[in-house]
Amino acid sequence: MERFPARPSRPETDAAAPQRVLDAVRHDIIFGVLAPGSRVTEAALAAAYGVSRVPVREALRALEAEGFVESRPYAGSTVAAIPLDDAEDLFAVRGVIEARIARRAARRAAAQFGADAPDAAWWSARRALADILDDGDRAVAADALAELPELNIRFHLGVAELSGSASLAALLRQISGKIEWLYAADVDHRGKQSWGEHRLVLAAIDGGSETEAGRLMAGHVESSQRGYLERFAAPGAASAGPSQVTGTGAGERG
Amino acid sequence: MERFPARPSRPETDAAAPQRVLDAVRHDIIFGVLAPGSRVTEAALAAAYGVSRVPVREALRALEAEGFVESRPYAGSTVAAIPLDDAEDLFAVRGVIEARIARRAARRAAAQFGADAPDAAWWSARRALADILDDGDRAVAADALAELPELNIRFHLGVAELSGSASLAALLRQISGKIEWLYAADVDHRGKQSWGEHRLVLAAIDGGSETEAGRLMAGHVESSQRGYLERFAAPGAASAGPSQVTGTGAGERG
DNA sequence: CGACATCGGATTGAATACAATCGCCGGTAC
DNA sequence: GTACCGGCGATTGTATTCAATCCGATGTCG
Repeated sequence: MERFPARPSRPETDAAAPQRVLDAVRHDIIFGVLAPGSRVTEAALAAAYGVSRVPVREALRALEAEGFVESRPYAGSTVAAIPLDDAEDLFAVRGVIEARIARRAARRAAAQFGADAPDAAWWSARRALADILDDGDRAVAADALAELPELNIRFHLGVAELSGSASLAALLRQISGKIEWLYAADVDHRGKQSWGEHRLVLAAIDGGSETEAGRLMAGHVESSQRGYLERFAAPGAASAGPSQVTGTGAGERG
Repeated sequence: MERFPARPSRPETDAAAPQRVLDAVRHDIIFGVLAPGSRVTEAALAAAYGVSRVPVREALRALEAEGFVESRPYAGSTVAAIPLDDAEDLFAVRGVIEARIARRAARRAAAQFGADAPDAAWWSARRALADILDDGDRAVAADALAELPELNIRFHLGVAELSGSASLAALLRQISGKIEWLYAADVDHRGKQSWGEHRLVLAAIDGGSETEAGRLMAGHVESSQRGYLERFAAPGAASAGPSQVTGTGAGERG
């Protein structure tokens, strides 16, 4: 029966190999399995994941673009330092991105609930968010806080998908890794409270109120930032006021 | 004299080949040599730049991460569409990044001018900025506006270097390509006026005033955005007020 | 005449092989 | 004892080769 050419759903040449290596190595960096400063050799990764050096190279290059490793020609790659000094900047930029995402998501939600023909992709993303919230609640109840960083990122990226803005989603994805890095370092301190705020944000989005969704999301990011700075006592910066997220409003000196 | 093994200053294995291909292809996309929707094959690029497909692959993957091409497994890469619909989001995020960069640059400038031991790297970057400004003025005087997009990006990345924040510089670099894409589409409309604002921003940075530098830079980005929206009549969004850059402040409805 | 299954060229993805470079260790001269 | 220099192992960077997949042309059947 050559009519059905036995197309295997899992091809032998795994086109997703670079992505798998990328995710795995990034995970190991975020959770401290690979300490900052560690040397990361292509051959070791290739052996560890059962692939050739070619996909490993692509993954390392992507990690370099994301700021997780630093590479020099012929000198190899090393794990970068945790961006503690840049935490304030990262939170500020993230605040703007996420607030805009929340506003757009609320707008699209209002359109969805009012429309006759439902958007299948939208509803799928919305349902995934509900599952993520439930998983996170279970993890909080079971004190399995180690699961929260990944769920946190998945929640925020899920909202970005809901917003329908590819550019905002891409921007968030580009800094989400570092956010997760910081989040993992603070999860035992503020993880539970922070997770509880997610449900409020999603409710506002479902309610279709752009302003409310944007404000709640901005507040969520701000409280994360505040808790983080409390914890790690950021050196240079004065304490950030409520509007400091923008970086343009409040002045420190003339 | 085998003591000196005839080390050629230009090694045969060019470690910078991927970067060169990346820059060249990105340039061609930004300036319309490669139209959106065009197919980009690895073999063609490899032949055009005299390298193998391996560095071309890495460059294409980087371009995909930057949002200039879209790739699907075994289906190749095509030039992405100009992100017109996302221009407002890009400008908003850029505004926050650049304002923070300007504030940090001003702080560091004040420290530099007051310090005894000058930082060679800082002064090198500062001198490069002066040259960029002069080149841009010459281009404006000669009506060679086609040179402005690249000079514009180099100016803003130069300020980022001056700021000393690697994270902010990386974030700006990640969206600078799309900014340049939009800039190139608008350069004949606002290029001259926009360029003139750069000198004011740099003067404020040299003056060491964080607030002033941040405000001027934010205004510079906002006027770019406003001019751009005037030109292309962005469809969905209401006109952005002065503080709309943040995305959190002004509300559209309750 | 139109629609569909099938086949072939073209292109991508990964593995392997080879050349070039860097860091380190030992030797040597001072 | 110390500083410098030459060689060697380890690692990166690229080219080449082969397998897997997708898109368009072609033939055939209804």
